[in-house]
Amino acid sequence: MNDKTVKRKNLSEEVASRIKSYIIENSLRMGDRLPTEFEFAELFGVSRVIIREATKALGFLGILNSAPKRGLTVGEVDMKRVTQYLGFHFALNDYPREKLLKTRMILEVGALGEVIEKMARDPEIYSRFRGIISTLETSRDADEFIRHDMEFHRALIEASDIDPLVAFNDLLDVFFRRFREEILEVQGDWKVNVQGHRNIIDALRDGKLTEAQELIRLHLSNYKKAD
Amino acid sequence: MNDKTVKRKNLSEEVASRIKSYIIENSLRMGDRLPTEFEFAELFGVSRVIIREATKALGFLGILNSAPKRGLTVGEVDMKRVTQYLGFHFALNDYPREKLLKTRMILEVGALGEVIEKMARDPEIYSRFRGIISTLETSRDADEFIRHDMEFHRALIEASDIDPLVAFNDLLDVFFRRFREEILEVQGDWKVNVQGHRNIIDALRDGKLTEAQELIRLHLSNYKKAD
DNA sequence: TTGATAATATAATAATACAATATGAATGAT
DNA sequence: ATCATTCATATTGTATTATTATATTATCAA
Repeated sequence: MNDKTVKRKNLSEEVASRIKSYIIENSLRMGDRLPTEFEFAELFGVSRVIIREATKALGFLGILNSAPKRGLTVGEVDMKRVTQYLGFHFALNDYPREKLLKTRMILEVGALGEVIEKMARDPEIYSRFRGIISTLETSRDADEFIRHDMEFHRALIEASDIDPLVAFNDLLDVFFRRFREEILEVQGDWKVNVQGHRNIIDALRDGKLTEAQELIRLHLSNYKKAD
Repeated sequence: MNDKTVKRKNLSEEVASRIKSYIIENSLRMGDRLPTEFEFAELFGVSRVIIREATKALGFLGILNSAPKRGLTVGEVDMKRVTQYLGFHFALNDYPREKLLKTRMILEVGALGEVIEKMARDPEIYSRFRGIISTLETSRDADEFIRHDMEFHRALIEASDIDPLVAFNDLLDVFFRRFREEILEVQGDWKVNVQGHRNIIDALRDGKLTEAQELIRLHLSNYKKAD
């Protein structure tokens, strides 16, 4: 983390950074104990209030937990926490959807190259996709359909086995949930796109990379409509 | 945000929730002013410390900003925040270099499609790249070379004008700096690759997308060696 | 008008005190 | 000896108060 060089406004952010560094440098894992608030205060030479502000902020992100007597412990870093907040964020400001869409296309199109290899070696992957698609078909309402659609796209990235991509994709999904909802409001008939999903994975199964990539592009460009 | 029903451990989380609600209910937009810390303290009937912990945490997430005299204001979406968090995530779970490399390839290869369009419309971009490459050539030592190499790759992504990609790329750069240093230790002659850069941007200028993509793949796969 | 300067509002930090609570040890009952 | 209970203690949680830093606004002089 090259956070040190960057200008930092206030102490608590600085401290939060240092606490993160502390975790990394001591290679603490989830559940491990950190120094107490008081010890941190002494270690960094700041008041306990500042330590609290920092730990609170980190706590919000799930980076650490705190409890009386137990003290501070390293939390589980998961995307859900952050996406929850981002979701709020994005409710306030609308980020240019076109850029998000392009980002997503790049990720998915890029992932396909890996997915196609993995699928060739492991037929199980194909049937997993079939499973998800069948849940798409049997969805009772739009909300359920959206959930399964998101699941499908996540599975696609996951199948590439490149976890940084998965993490990034999870973040983007926050935006896309909104898009999906908007789209469905407009186009009413939400089941229309099931075949599109099937075409993609069939192309992958048959080793037709460029075709699959083209299909994904087409599929994703549906989100463009609601302008 | 249906946060109200959920069990909440401590006051500051509760307060943070209420502040979020406040923003929504008054439909505040980015840059709008919130009550002062003191007013919030009175409004919610808690101490100012609690308000601070909450606002700090929200500030940390970019949901609001604070400055003396100006007070609290609603923040704007900042991809940097997101990636900062992701960066921590990556640091904790040390992803194998191979996956990071693949991620990077996907980003850059994907970005090229946009870059090529932008370049066709704006010749200035090409000469900017030429400038960076010439600094590569005149680098005096390995460290300087690395800096300019990173600059080149960043400029490549930046030229796509897709900021989420840029943010994500910056994040990966932390790791790649390490890679680069390792590589250079091994291969000694660090100026060897300048022509590779030139080929890439020339291909882009000539509108040869697939060729440029192939060149990038080749270029990046240099990092694979130091296994 | 312009530029500097002072006043003021507000966040930033600190010190301190006490309350609440989970943990683990000590105690006691069976 | 084993299990449950109690209790002391460490640590976070909350509150109060004071001081400092800083950005905005108002004032005044050139």
